Amino acid sequence: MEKKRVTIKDLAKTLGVSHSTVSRALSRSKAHMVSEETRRRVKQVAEEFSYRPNLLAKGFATGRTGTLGLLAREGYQEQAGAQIESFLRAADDRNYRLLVGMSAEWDSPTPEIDQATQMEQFVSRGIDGLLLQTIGDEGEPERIRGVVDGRIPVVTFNYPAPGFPGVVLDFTAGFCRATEHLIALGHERIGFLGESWDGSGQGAARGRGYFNAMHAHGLHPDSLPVGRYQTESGYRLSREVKDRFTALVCCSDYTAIGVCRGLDESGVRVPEDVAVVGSGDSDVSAFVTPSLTTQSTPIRGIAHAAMELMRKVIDGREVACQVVLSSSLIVRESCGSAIADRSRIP
Amino acid sequence: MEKKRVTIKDLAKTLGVSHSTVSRALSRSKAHMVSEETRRRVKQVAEEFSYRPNLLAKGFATGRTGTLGLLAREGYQEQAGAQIESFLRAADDRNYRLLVGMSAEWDSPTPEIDQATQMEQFVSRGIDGLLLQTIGDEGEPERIRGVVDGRIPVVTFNYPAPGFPGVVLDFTAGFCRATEHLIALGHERIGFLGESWDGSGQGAARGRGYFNAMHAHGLHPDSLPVGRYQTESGYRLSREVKDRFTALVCCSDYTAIGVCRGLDESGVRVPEDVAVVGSGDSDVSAFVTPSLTTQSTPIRGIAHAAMELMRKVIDGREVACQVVLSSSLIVRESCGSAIADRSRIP
DNA sequence: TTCGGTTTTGCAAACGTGTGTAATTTGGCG
DNA sequence: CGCCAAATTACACACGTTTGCAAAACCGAA
Repeated sequence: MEKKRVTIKDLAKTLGVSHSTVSRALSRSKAHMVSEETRRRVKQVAEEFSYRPNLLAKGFATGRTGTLGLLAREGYQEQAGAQIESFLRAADDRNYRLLVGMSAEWDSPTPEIDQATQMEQFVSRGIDGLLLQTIGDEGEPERIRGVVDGRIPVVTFNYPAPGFPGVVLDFTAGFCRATEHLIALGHERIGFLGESWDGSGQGAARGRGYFNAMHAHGLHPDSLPVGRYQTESGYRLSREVKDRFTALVCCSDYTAIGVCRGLDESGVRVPEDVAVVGSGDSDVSAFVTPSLTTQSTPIRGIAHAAMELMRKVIDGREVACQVVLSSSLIVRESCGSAIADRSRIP
Repeated sequence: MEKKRVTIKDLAKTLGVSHSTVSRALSRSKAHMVSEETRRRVKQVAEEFSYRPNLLAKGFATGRTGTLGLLAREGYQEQAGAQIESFLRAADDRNYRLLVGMSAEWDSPTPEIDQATQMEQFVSRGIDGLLLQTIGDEGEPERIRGVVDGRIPVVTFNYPAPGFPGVVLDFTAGFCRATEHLIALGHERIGFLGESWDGSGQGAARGRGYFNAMHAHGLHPDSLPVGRYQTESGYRLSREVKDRFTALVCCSDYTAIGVCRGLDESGVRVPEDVAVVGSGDSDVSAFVTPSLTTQSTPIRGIAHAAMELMRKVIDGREVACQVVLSSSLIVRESCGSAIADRSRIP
């Protein structure tokens, strides 16, 4: 049953030429030309036999596979899926295939080990480059170096990894701006729903933005810890908000939506009693009631920039630079600002 | 710079044995044993040199790569990302890596061609099996057969493809139940927001469920066409709903959320003036106001079932069966039922 | 015709691993 | 010690493609 696939040798046999000629005819190699005449014949027969090259063998022979590895982290943002989607499109534009993996985070006590394992898998499978959503821990750069060892280009995103080119979103600035927006509206008891800002390493960039803004205005920072960035966690935390805060900065839109719902059920009005800002500019954020003030996180922009970087690195035109993307604040109803933008995203 | 990776030949040389012995020592092949003693020595040296097998070469030699192809469709449901995520986890559990592709839909006039191209890419790259989100058009089974040609196992999901094992969600039954729920509540002018139900082939299964229910109760079916299943499309359509319907069946939660928002802005109350049901049980559906009556679509269940099927097919224990998963109706506030469930998903 | 140069083609090795077959070692027993 | 079977190992080829090098074919000019 298992019919064998057609190989260049099969073509060569029916054409009465050597398989290397066929190979050269199909891949326009500069070094040794092939006459236009034979190229035509080869192509015709290849078409006839509906020949498909064995890319596995090709990759094995040349050392390049046309495949990139994308190693994303799970559960960090609920948009993990959307992010993968963006990368798929960006890679496809450059005619790359994507080998995708997700390193477990929340159900693994040791995300670093998981990350290292997956990276080795990828490298063994012969990827041409690695798109890595970084964890941001202390030993990460060294860990990457250990696995990759300068053999394949790496482009990071999420957190910068010193020594590697990467794309980062300036969450600190974004959350600082969001917090200052609330301060400008007269709020003083502003709470943060997210990771603690005093985490070691690069973690908790969001929190630091909040903290910096509060600190700069002489206000007391206070936070409630969120687990996964999901709707339910925000809902659960809403009962602790009531008399403690007049405004909330949430680590994600979904957390914000959960909080709003919880507050609504407790008879607390948003934005009249408590103002809320989210983050992520998710698809629904403009359409919930109240519509969410939020920061745009240009997921597609990240993917695009990362692929652009990858291309440069592969071409050897770049070594280790950080592309910093910034988010913009989208003011809607949930923070009660007079300048709320009621227009929809096109 | 480009240091060469350690190969079994390197190990063989330092051990003073042949590379085939090393190969057998590392992969416990049944046929020719290797003495416990040498196996120990080989493993130790391999560890010392931190040897990593070249999986590309391995796959090339054995014909099996430990990689599955996942070909998803873009934009069909906004949950495409979440679906990919589910498949990644399911595959990881079975120790498979995933080569992921997305066949363009909404910006390509010919999704079939795109699908075929991507499938060929995957097959050429030596995947062990293909997880295919089907389009559901007439020629699809033949097209799949043409590319795959019985060489690798295929498991479909989304729409059944005759001749191939697959997982389908019984949307027709689900939407029928949802519609009947509204009918039971006394509604008669019930509209459908989604694809037309009289599409050829397997398309528009959702619509057919709606249509069947209406038809069975002697009511007149009427629909508004939705493009991508996104929030904005629902919002846009809301202005056409006002005096036309007292209840709406929406093809997705996001469409429903958009509609609700649009109606709210027009002063139409949900559920008092218009009842709305969504589909998908998305993360936010329980937390928007009003919370959405919706149908669960077990994305993780689909991924799990598909991987389970794939395993069976690879083992040769299954040929062409359809696993039908059904959705359940989750009644919340947006349809105004008395039995609305206000409890949250754990 | 012969020569030199250019274009085109064939040969063979290489990539890293698996595996069938033959060769070697081992071990037990007469 | 010698012999046979079993256990272990080595040799060599296969997988499909690319690619350096050498051989062949071609072409124009002397």
